Amino acid sequence: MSNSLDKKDFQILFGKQLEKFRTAKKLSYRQLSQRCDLDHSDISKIEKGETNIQLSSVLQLSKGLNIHPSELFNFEFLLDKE
Amino acid sequence: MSNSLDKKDFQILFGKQLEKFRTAKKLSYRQLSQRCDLDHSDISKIEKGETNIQLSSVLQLSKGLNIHPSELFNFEFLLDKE
DNA sequence: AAGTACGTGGGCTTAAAAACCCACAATATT
DNA sequence: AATATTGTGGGTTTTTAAGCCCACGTACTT
Repeated sequence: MSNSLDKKDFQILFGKQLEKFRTAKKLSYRQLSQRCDLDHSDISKIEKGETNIQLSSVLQLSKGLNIHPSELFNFEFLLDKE
Repeated sequence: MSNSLDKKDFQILFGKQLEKFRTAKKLSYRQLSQRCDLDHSDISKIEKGETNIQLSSVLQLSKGLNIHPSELFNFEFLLDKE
Protein backbone atom coordinates (compact mmCIF):
# COMPACT_ATOMS: atom_id res chain seq x y z
CA MET A 1 0.00 0.00 0.00
CA SER A 2 2.51 2.55 1.15
CA ASN A 3 6.21 2.88 0.62
CA SER A 4 6.54 5.16 3.58
CA LEU A 5 8.58 4.32 6.61
CA ASP A 6 6.78 3.59 9.79
CA LYS A 7 7.79 4.68 13.23
CA LYS A 8 9.92 1.65 13.98
CA ASP A 9 11.81 1.82 10.67
CA PHE A 10 12.56 5.44 11.37
CA GLN A 11 13.94 4.64 14.81
CA ILE A 12 16.15 1.95 13.32
CA LEU A 13 17.55 4.31 10.68
CA PHE A 14 18.24 6.88 13.34
CA GLY A 15 19.92 4.25 15.49
CA LYS A 16 22.17 3.12 12.66
CA GLN A 17 23.17 6.72 12.09
CA LEU A 18 23.97 7.15 15.74
CA GLU A 19 26.05 3.99 15.71
CA LYS A 20 27.93 5.27 12.67
CA PHE A 21 29.01 8.44 14.43
CA ARG A 22 29.76 6.78 17.74
CA THR A 23 31.98 4.10 16.24
CA ALA A 24 33.67 6.64 13.96
CA LYS A 25 34.71 8.47 17.10
CA LYS A 26 35.74 5.17 18.69
CA LEU A 27 33.51 5.60 21.67
CA SER A 28 31.94 2.83 23.70
CA TYR A 29 28.42 3.18 25.01
CA ARG A 30 29.80 3.94 28.44
CA GLN A 31 32.17 6.58 27.09
CA LEU A 32 29.44 8.30 25.13
CA SER A 33 27.12 8.12 28.09
CA GLN A 34 29.60 10.13 30.14
CA ARG A 35 29.68 12.82 27.46
CA CYS A 36 25.96 13.21 27.09
CA ASP A 37 24.30 12.31 30.35
CA LEU A 38 22.40 9.32 29.05
CA ASP A 39 22.65 5.86 30.51
CA HIS A 40 24.85 3.51 28.50
CA SER A 41 22.16 0.86 28.38
CA ASP A 42 19.67 3.38 27.04
CA ILE A 43 22.06 4.39 24.25
CA SER A 44 22.30 0.74 23.32
CA LYS A 45 18.52 0.59 23.02
CA ILE A 46 18.42 3.76 20.95
CA GLU A 47 20.96 2.37 18.50
CA LYS A 48 18.90 -0.76 18.10
CA GLY A 49 15.86 1.34 17.28
CA GLU A 50 14.00 0.26 20.37
CA THR A 51 13.03 3.68 21.64
CA ASN A 52 11.17 6.64 20.28
CA ILE A 53 13.39 9.32 21.79
CA GLN A 54 12.54 12.96 22.32
CA LEU A 55 14.18 16.09 20.91
CA SER A 56 16.05 16.56 24.17
CA SER A 57 17.78 13.22 23.69
CA VAL A 58 18.66 14.05 20.10
CA LEU A 59 20.23 17.21 21.44
CA GLN A 60 22.19 15.41 24.12
CA LEU A 61 23.48 12.81 21.68
CA SER A 62 24.61 15.43 19.18
CA LYS A 63 26.38 17.30 21.94
CA GLY A 64 28.07 14.14 23.14
CA LEU A 65 29.23 13.37 19.62
CA ASN A 66 30.02 17.01 18.87
CA ILE A 67 28.02 17.02 15.68
CA HIS A 68 25.08 18.99 14.37
CA PRO A 69 21.75 17.35 15.24
CA SER A 70 20.75 17.23 11.58
CA GLU A 71 23.63 14.84 10.92
CA LEU A 72 21.82 12.18 12.87
CA PHE A 73 19.05 12.40 10.27
CA ASN A 74 21.26 12.22 7.21
CA PHE A 75 19.98 8.92 5.93
CA GLU A 76 18.07 7.79 2.90
CA PHE A 77 14.41 8.49 3.34
CA LEU A 78 11.64 7.96 0.83
CA LEU A 79 8.67 10.24 0.93
CA ASP A 80 5.24 9.03 -0.04
CA LYS A 81 4.34 9.42 -3.64
CA GLU A 82 1.59 11.91 -4.26
CA MET B 1 29.20 29.33 31.59
CA SER B 2 28.10 27.53 28.49
CA ASN B 3 27.22 28.72 25.05
CA SER B 4 25.32 25.57 24.32
CA LEU B 5 21.65 25.48 23.65
CA ASP B 6 19.44 24.05 26.27
CA LYS B 7 16.45 21.86 25.70
CA LYS B 8 13.95 24.69 25.47
CA ASP B 9 16.05 26.70 23.01
CA PHE B 10 16.33 23.63 20.84
CA GLN B 11 12.57 23.12 20.84
CA ILE B 12 12.06 26.75 19.86
CA LEU B 13 14.50 26.49 16.95
CA PHE B 14 12.77 23.36 15.79
CA GLY B 15 9.41 25.05 16.08
CA LYS B 16 10.54 28.02 14.01
CA GLN B 17 11.78 25.66 11.34
CA LEU B 18 8.47 23.85 11.32
CA GLU B 19 6.63 27.14 11.00
CA LYS B 20 8.87 28.12 8.10
CA PHE B 21 7.95 25.02 6.11
CA ARG B 22 4.28 25.08 7.03
CA THR B 23 3.76 28.70 6.01
CA ALA B 24 5.84 28.22 2.87
CA LYS B 25 3.34 25.58 1.86
CA LYS B 26 0.50 27.87 2.86
CA LEU B 27 -0.98 25.40 5.28
CA SER B 28 -2.98 26.24 8.37
CA TYR B 29 -2.55 24.19 11.53
CA ARG B 30 -5.78 22.40 10.77
CA GLN B 31 -4.74 21.64 7.22
CA LEU B 32 -1.38 20.27 8.31
CA SER B 33 -3.02 18.28 11.07
CA GLN B 34 -5.13 16.47 8.48
CA ARG B 35 -2.00 15.51 6.57
CA CYS B 36 -0.04 14.18 9.49
CA ASP B 37 -2.41 12.87 12.10
CA LEU B 38 -1.52 15.34 14.81
CA ASP B 39 -4.00 17.59 16.51
CA HIS B 40 -3.94 21.16 15.24
CA SER B 41 -3.60 22.59 18.75
CA ASP B 42 -0.64 20.31 19.40
CA ILE B 43 1.09 21.51 16.25
CA SER B 44 0.63 25.05 17.50
CA LYS B 45 2.37 24.13 20.74
CA ILE B 46 5.21 22.42 18.88
CA GLU B 47 5.82 25.54 16.76
CA LYS B 48 6.01 27.63 19.89
CA GLY B 49 8.61 25.30 21.34
CA GLU B 50 6.39 24.16 24.14
CA THR B 51 6.79 20.42 23.68
CA ASN B 52 9.68 18.04 23.57
CA ILE B 53 8.36 15.82 20.80
CA GLN B 54 9.43 12.31 19.95
CA LEU B 55 10.98 10.93 16.76
CA SER B 56 7.57 9.64 15.68
CA SER B 57 6.20 13.17 15.67
CA VAL B 58 9.16 14.44 13.68
CA LEU B 59 8.40 11.71 11.18
CA GLN B 60 4.72 12.58 10.97
CA LEU B 61 5.43 16.27 10.51
CA SER B 62 7.95 15.65 7.76
CA LYS B 63 5.48 13.38 6.02
CA GLY B 64 2.74 15.97 6.30
CA LEU B 65 5.02 18.61 4.86
CA ASN B 66 6.51 16.23 2.33
CA ILE B 67 10.06 17.06 3.29
CA HIS B 68 13.01 15.12 4.56
CA PRO B 69 13.12 14.98 8.36
CA SER B 70 16.60 16.47 8.43
CA GLU B 71 15.21 19.67 6.93
CA LEU B 72 13.44 20.37 10.17
CA PHE B 73 16.86 20.50 11.82
CA ASN B 74 18.51 22.80 9.31
CA PHE B 75 19.05 25.69 11.64
CA GLU B 76 22.07 27.41 13.10
CA PHE B 77 23.41 25.45 15.99
CA LEU B 78 26.50 26.18 18.01
CA LEU B 79 28.38 23.29 19.52
CA ASP B 80 30.21 23.68 22.80
CA LYS B 81 33.77 24.79 22.56
CA GLU B 82 36.21 22.14 23.64
C1' DA C 1 43.06 -16.40 37.24
C1' DA C 2 41.71 -11.99 38.53
C1' DG C 3 40.33 -7.76 37.13
C1' DT C 4 38.34 -4.57 33.86
C1' DA C 5 35.46 -3.05 30.12
C1' DC C 6 32.17 -4.28 26.74
C1' DG C 7 27.24 -4.82 24.82
C1' DT C 8 22.85 -6.34 26.20
C1' DG C 9 18.46 -7.02 28.51
C1' DG C 10 15.42 -6.74 32.39
C1' DG C 11 13.05 -4.03 35.72
C1' DC C 12 11.47 0.06 38.33
C1' DT C 13 9.42 4.87 39.29
C1' DT C 14 8.39 9.42 37.78
C1' DA C 15 7.66 12.88 34.54
C1' DA C 16 5.77 14.18 30.40
C1' DA C 17 4.31 13.41 25.46
C1' DA C 18 0.51 11.57 22.87
C1' DA C 19 -3.95 11.96 21.68
C1' DC C 20 -7.65 13.78 22.36
C1' DC C 21 -11.53 17.55 23.22
C1' DC C 22 -13.56 22.07 23.96
C1' DA C 23 -13.99 27.09 23.94
C1' DC C 24 -12.89 31.63 22.51
C1' DA C 25 -11.27 36.00 20.28
C1' DA C 26 -9.75 37.59 15.98
C1' DT C 27 -9.70 37.51 11.23
C1' DA C 28 -11.34 36.26 6.68
C1' DT C 29 -15.04 34.94 3.59
C1' DT C 30 -19.72 35.02 1.76
C1' DA D 1 -24.56 40.71 9.17
C1' DA D 2 -23.82 36.03 9.27
C1' DT D 3 -20.66 32.23 8.62
C1' DA D 4 -16.35 29.93 8.40
C1' DT D 5 -11.56 29.62 9.47
C1' DT D 6 -7.63 30.74 12.11
C1' DG D 7 -4.36 30.58 16.07
C1' DT D 8 -4.30 29.88 20.85
C1' DG D 9 -4.82 28.05 25.51
C1' DG D 10 -6.93 25.08 28.84
C1' DG D 11 -8.15 20.59 30.11
C1' DT D 12 -8.23 15.18 30.50
C1' DT D 13 -6.59 10.27 30.25
C1' DT D 14 -3.45 6.87 28.48
C1' DT D 15 0.87 5.70 26.99
C1' DT D 16 5.72 5.73 27.22
C1' DA D 17 10.34 7.94 27.42
C1' DA D 18 13.53 9.42 30.93
C1' DG D 19 16.39 8.18 34.23
C1' DC D 20 17.84 5.17 36.81
C1' DC D 21 19.95 0.50 38.60
C1' DC D 22 21.43 -4.29 38.42
C1' DA D 23 23.08 -8.66 36.47
C1' DC D 24 24.99 -11.45 33.01
C1' DG D 25 28.12 -13.53 29.26
C1' DT D 26 31.90 -12.28 26.50
C1' DA D 27 36.23 -10.41 25.49
C1' DC D 28 40.43 -8.03 26.49
C1' DT D 29 44.25 -6.91 29.93
C1' DT D 30 47.26 -7.61 33.62
